[in-house]
Amino acid sequence: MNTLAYGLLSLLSHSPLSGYDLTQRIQPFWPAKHSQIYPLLARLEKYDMVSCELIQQSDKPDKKVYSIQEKGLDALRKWLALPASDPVMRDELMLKAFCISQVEPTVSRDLFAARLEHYKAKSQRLNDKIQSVRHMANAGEDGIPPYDSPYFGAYILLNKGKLTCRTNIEWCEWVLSIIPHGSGNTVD
Amino acid sequence: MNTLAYGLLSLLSHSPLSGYDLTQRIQPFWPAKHSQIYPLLARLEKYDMVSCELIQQSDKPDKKVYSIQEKGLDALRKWLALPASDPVMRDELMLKAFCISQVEPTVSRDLFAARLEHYKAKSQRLNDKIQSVRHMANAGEDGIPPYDSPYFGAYILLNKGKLTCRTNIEWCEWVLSIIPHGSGNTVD
DNA sequence: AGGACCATGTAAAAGGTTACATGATTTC
DNA sequence: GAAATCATGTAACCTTTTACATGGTCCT
Repeated sequence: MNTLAYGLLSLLSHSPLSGYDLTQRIQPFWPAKHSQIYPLLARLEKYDMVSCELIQQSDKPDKKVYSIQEKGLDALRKWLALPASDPVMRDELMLKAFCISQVEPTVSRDLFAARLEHYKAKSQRLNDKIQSVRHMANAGEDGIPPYDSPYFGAYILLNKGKLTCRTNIEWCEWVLSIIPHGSGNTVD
Repeated sequence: MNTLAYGLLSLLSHSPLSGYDLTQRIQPFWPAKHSQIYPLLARLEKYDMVSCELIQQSDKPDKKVYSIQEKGLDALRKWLALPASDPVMRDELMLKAFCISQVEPTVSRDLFAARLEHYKAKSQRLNDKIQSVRHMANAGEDGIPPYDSPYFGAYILLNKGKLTCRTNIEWCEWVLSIIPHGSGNTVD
């Protein structure tokens, strides 16, 4: 049982999902390809953590829908009580930023401009998602869903996403503002 | 040449370092163990990206100090001009947050309290580092080192760290403030 | 005496990505 | 007719972690 396995159980604790759906939905939290998900689901089924039902579809290909079982929920709750290991972030731009003085300002501007666009697009997608969650969750006046509703988790995660995006946008804009303009022949 | 290799070249573009030092310093940007670094350095040397000098020490074990070579600098500059791939973040707490309603508020409070402490400690370490960089860099009145100084990169990265820490601290405190208090028997 | 830090390496196992494989339906 | 989406799976490869291996110095 690795972290990805618990990640799948986490998603399945809200509702049954197919391997295809799980692959899409786990991306924001724990990126993984379908080639990793499908075999893992088979293993989770073997250990009775999840059950599997074949759903026949006429318009789309048939699919296997997985549901979490008692054993899976027990494992999930035990894992939840354990301290979360430190987050791991791997970002090429951090490495490039470190030796930014090796290249002309034009080159580094492109790097940060691209990243700024990346976060702006992400921010837009997040706002859309926040709107749709507000619809579904029976949130109070403060907009906060009750703790024991499955939307509480989604709500705090969406907020984290928003804060993180905003911080990164601010940082990129600040960096762009202090990179010197002009022809900028720093090398040679 | 993978990203870790370029990461090592990035660090070596500032100053020559031993494998041991490189292992320590790359952690904030691209976590890697020494078992990955040492063989990579040997490979970089084989391809003339870096050169290696054995430094004998009396108080401490002897060490190998690596310096970047022309070929390494060329490779580094070519890589810098390429767009940076998207950052990858893997955080167990995000997965746990998703199914937070599965456990009592006491359990989830511990999770977020621990993460809050993690970021507070990180914030403290960052402040110390920022102080020491300010000393070394011949920064202007605004505190910003010149673009072509090697401290420019360190400066913007330290600032990113500070912003990220602050955002995460705020988020953890906010989550703790909306997790209900009391005995909290949400699950029977 | 025990633990932390310095210092370098290899081997095995686990985790993750890319490529191979197939095939239907829908949208432009 | 081409591309995107839905849907599942395996194989090969690369990356990362954990464990094995060694040994000196410094501090308590």
